[in-house]
Amino acid sequence: MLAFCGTDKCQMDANGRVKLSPRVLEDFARSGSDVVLHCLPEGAVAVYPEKVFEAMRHTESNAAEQAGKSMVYRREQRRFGAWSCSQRISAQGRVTIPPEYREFAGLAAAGSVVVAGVEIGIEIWDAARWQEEQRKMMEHAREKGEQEMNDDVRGSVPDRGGNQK
Amino acid sequence: MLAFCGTDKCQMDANGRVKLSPRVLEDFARSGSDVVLHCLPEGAVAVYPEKVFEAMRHTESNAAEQAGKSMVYRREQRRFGAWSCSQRISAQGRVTIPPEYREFAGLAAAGSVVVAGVEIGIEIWDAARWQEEQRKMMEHAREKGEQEMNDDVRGSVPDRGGNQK
DNA sequence: CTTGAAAATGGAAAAAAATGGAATATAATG
DNA sequence: CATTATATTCCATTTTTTTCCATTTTCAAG
Repeated sequence: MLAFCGTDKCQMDANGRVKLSPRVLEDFARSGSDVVLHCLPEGAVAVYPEKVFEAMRHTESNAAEQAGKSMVYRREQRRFGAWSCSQRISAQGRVTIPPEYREFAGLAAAGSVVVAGVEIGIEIWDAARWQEEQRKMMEHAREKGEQEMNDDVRGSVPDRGGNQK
Repeated sequence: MLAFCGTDKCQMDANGRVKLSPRVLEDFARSGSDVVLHCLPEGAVAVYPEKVFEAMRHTESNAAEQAGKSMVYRREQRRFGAWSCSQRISAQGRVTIPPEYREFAGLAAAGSVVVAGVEIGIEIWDAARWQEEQRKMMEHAREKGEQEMNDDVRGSVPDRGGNQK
């Protein structure tokens, strides 16, 4: 059975709580209901199982020393620190999006949101932004495909997987 | 559970006292409530557990010898020395920002401030400055992402993992 | 020294917000 | 059409935040 796939339209209540669909809840139940909310630069809120997030951001042991020396390093810590937080999925199957995160992702209070599965977790999108993102994704894939076709004609990419038999 | 993460909007009273959120207080309780306030070049006040600050500073054992030789080193010591001070979080969960630090960070007396988690501690920001910093961080991440997308279309990135940097 | 004023500190009460849970409505299924 | 499952709304409770006040400390002048 595929984990964290498909898209749902859910309602977010006035307090920023999103009730997740049973299918998603099942996936989270399998990986432990401790999750991490993280704001992506794309403008959406991702929800990952804690283990997944840890794997994503293996923090270094000498973090303090690095932070004392480097502004770039501090910015990285700041982006991940400020825009990530732990949470547990409630007994009612809800996650609460903090007000700052809601604003970041352009999620209107008490509105409809899109919950999209991303294989390792889910993402919560504003409907309009999701549509735009979808367009970008598909366009990118198409462009890449065109490029690949052209390369194939010219024979400049001998091993792209499955082009020759 | 992640330590020192998330962002809060807090109120600073007329005496420069900031009440920290329960989540942040819990993180500090875990690391001892002795903290160090430090003004960052970015224009904000950082609050680190004392141990973290020590790890940040006590990297060199021959500080005195270095100071005798290098002006750069002395300036570094001066910056950290003059703009760092110890404090203990009060029983009510408050930290008091000294007037000079407030001025440095552009924190208006009795105004709203942003408390941002940075993984190893927290930072206290003026709201406007925080917004600007946030814009910088996200803009940077987005630009990097765009570059990555373009490379991907051209097929110049055969390996998805760790190709950049 | 002693006294008074100003500021800093600690604490508590009131107000606001978040949380948990249940009841009701809606949709899907057989 | 009946039944089950899912989604939505609402309300009571708890938690958190804010505001205010009393006490202590500090500093300066008499």
